[in-house]
Amino acid sequence: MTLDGDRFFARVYALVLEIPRGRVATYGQVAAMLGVPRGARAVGWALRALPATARVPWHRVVGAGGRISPRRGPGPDLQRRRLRAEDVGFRGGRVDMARHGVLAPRAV
DNA sequence: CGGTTGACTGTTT
DNA sequence: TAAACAGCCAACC
Repeated sequence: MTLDGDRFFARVYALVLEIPRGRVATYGQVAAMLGVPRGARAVGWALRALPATARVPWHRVVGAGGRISPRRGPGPDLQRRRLRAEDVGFRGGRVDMARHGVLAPRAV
């Protein structure tokens, strides 16, 4: 990936890098914060293009309602593992957004 | 330039 | 409750 900070992908990575440990954001939230309210899908595309070597906490980005987006490979499983390692709670197979969402109050 | 693609999402069956 | 549909977006080819 280029280091061109103006590109959408780069902006996605920069923003994801700012998600605090133990918290998660949805694709839609990331897109909205970048000024593209309906660019959730594009965010997913950006994370997909992310090199395995990149130091971007992509696991902190989940689908609406705290769902782990299904895709081929160990991705989903790895994501759950990493989140779990950050004490992120799950409810009904989904991340407890009420407690770990980026916009959630620090209720813990 | 134009059709395709996919780690999305809300609505409708 | 689960599956299908239909818009949306940026990058790809």
